[in-house]
Amino acid sequence: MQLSLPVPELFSFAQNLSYLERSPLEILYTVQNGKVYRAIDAEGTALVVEIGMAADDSALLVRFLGDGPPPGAAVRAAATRYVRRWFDLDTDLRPFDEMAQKDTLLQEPARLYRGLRIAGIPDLFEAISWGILGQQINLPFAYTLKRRLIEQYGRRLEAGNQSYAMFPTPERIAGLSVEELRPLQLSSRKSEYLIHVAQLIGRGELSREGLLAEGDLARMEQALVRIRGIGPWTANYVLMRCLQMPTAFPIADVGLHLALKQALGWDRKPTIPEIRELAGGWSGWEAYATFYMWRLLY
DNA sequence: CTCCAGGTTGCGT
DNA sequence: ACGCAACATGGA
Repeated sequence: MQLSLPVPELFSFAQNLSYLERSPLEILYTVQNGKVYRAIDAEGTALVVEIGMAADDSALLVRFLGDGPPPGAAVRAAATRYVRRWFDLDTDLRPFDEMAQKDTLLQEPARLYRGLRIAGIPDLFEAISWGILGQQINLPFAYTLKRRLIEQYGRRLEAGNQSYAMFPTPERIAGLSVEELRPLQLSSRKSEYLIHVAQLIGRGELSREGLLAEGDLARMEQALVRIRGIGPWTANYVLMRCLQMPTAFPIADVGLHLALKQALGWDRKPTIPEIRELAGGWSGWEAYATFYMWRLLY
């Protein structure tokens, strides 16, 4: 069973693979021989997908691994949606490319990473959790926390002699107490945040669809920021990585500040007002601009 | 030892 | 509205 998903212009599978391979600490997917593997949840069915590139570079080829029966139409459709969001296949990047070539800060990364897509985190709970875990600590430690959370509370899926990790479901985390998460070395606060978000999602009070129904970015951000543990940074991070909002802009992000400092050759990080000024031309593409700037560092 | 990491909260002016 | 300590841990 193999699906073929045609890719848009300005899509580079090599660039996306290179991004996915950048951290050896990541355990939710693996890259081998030019293909990506991960377990996903498709309409309640867990399955492992293998994603590669067609020989003529025209389409992503998605295969379902495992010993079970071939997935039905609904599951295939859900898996397709997942892959489309993961690789952001539905964005026309040409306007960004045009803008970036004329932008002092972006022209270098736009050339280096041409065809790179914002790596989506299609699952809302995973996206918010990753945002919360990453708050205020260095990235390697954030990965350590994520790994512990996954090993302790996520399920594993076997396929083709391999074992694939899955991020814990909100239902699993919703029933935990702070005392159970603390030993993973999460702060009490972060433990509370995760459990609360898990409960909201588990009860259906928070969902990707519900957020999208808010209409515009400002309202989606408001809805997210009302949740304890989600501030402007996390809200915009989630809007960018999970909801594919091109104008999401985590402007207070330290990584962005460091990337700008480096690109500008300054001996200090730019201030927020300075960043607003520098990002004046990014209008409509703040998320992609941020992602490309990050790529300079990570 | 101090400062900073993909921040946010809650309390104090 | 704005400032600031606290939060947990690791690395420079």
